[in-house]
Amino acid sequence: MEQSPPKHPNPEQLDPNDLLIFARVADAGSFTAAAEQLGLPKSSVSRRISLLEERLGERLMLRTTRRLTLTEFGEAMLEHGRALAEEVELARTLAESRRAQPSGRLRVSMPSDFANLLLGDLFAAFSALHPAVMLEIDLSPRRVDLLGERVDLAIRFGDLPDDSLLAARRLRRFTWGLYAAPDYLAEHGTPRSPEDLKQHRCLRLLDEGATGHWQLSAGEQTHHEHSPAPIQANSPELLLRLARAGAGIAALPDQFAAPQLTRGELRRVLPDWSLPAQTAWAVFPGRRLLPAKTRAFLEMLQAAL
Amino acid sequence: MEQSPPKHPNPEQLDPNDLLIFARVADAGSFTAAAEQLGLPKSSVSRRISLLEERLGERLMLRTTRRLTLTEFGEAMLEHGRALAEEVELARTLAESRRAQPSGRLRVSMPSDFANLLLGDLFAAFSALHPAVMLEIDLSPRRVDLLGERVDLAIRFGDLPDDSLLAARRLRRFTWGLYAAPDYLAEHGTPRSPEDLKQHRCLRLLDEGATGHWQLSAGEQTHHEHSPAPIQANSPELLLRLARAGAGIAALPDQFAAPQLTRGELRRVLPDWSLPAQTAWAVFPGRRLLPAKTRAFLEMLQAAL
DNA sequence: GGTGATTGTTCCATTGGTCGAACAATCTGA
DNA sequence: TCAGATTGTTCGACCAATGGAACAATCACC
Repeated sequence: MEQSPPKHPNPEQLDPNDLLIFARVADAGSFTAAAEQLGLPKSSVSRRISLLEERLGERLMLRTTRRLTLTEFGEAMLEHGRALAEEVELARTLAESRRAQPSGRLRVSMPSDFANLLLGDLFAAFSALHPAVMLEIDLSPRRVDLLGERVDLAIRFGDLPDDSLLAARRLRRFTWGLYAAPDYLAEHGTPRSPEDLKQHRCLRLLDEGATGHWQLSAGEQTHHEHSPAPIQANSPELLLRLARAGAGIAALPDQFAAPQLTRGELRRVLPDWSLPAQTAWAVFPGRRLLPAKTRAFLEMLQAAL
Repeated sequence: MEQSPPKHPNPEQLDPNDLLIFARVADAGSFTAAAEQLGLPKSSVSRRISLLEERLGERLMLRTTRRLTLTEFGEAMLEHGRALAEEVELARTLAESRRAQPSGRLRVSMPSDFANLLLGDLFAAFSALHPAVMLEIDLSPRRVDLLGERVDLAIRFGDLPDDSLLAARRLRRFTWGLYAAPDYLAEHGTPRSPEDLKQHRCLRLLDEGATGHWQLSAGEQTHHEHSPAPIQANSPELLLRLARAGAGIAALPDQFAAPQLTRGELRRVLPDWSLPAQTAWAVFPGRRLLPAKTRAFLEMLQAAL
């Protein structure tokens, strides 16, 4: 396609940097002054301008050692140089303001139980602290595609498919215990050992990786409770409500049940026994250079848990 | 003043080139495609983008090996990148159009006689050929300061003060002869030798470097004619008119008198004798990278003489 | 499900641009 | 008129940015 090299020196590709340097020289009125402002040796400035003129094919300024006079061409080019400098400055400002104060849209995704039971106030607090951030909360239970749906941060439990493109930070470890309402226990009796659970109505979590049974452990001892459950649901929150209503014994994260425990609406059953702990992770795309908004939210999240 | 190095990586100075590369990548939707369009190895593109993100302090795009997704920040920055690319393109176009077709303001300075007697049509022809050029003609007799007054081209005679900032090109050699009207010669007689000039009315040029006499030469012979002149003027054109009106014998450039010679309004006096030839120079600021407009005018000038 | 093609990233030898000093030209002040 | 100060340019040693190949990861197609 390119059968002949250009006859004249070269239109080539002109370096926007050179235009910026030229604008600085023209505005400063001197190579030396411009070099100081730019933090460059004057030799570089001189070479750059000469090269730029070569590229453009016409002189930009006539230089005596004492005075600079812009060519008519130089005047026209100066306008572009200045516009360019302004545009770069705008970009720089954008980056800086972002770094200083979180801003933009922040999409977070997490299980609805998690949000409802633990982060009630956090969203409001975050929004008040960072008014420039538009907060979008997605409580859909499915594991959203972080990259595809532009989600900035998601909270996930248990196993992490170690995606090389995702980074994760551990939020906290959730311990699980068995809970029931005092009325239920008064009616059906309080279990003394795991074997007693067979006599009870078990409310079981229906989850993706659900094993279909309870794996209880106390110290070295382990017990697998396989008795069929009359009610199964995929929402810890619903199980919590059912247990509180006296529907049976539910396995719940201790943190979820804490308020009801305090108010006496629930009691810990078989307090020496617990289910395998799960770790809650904050997952976000990109290992480094996290946006300020994400960083801020993450910090608040860790402080809250 | 700068007591502490910036805590975060570095706002430093961001390279506009990187923004251009980023815009190209974002628009192309792939590093490889962008690299091809830019004529760069993809490794450079990758490194450049990474560095830019480092500088900006936030990621611009999330890259799986198969798909690129712009960050919200990236979207915002892309606008600036595009604006920048457009501005650079504008500058490039300006330079190219200038190189292709002369344009802008062209100031030329020359003696009025020269313009009136020799370049009558040239100005009109040039203007017609290059409509984008605004022609400014300065006929002031003084030697204008080319750089100070933004004059693109001047025509000067004889000695050139070799200014290192000015370049000159020889236009043509002007030979001088003595001329008088037939009527005058009929009345006062035709000189046969230089000595006869003493009996005649000599019309002498009043110039800066004027010697106050005529230095005539024919082959090896030389004659200095010091006889006082009844009329002196600093305009060859006026001397020409005076000679034509029968006021006396004038020394004129042969080229100036050619039309009147043809029409029989003037006759060459002492045709074997002539005055020292002068060279006409075109002088212009800047040795290299002449504007296209100047180059075009210069070529037309040389063709006309 | 496996294999080949294609993506973006990393590595390191090489080169092109940079830095600082010396230089020539010019203006300023005594 | 002359010397000192300041301008932009030139020159050479050096360093950093570049370019090509190898790499790991992913998708598409059979």
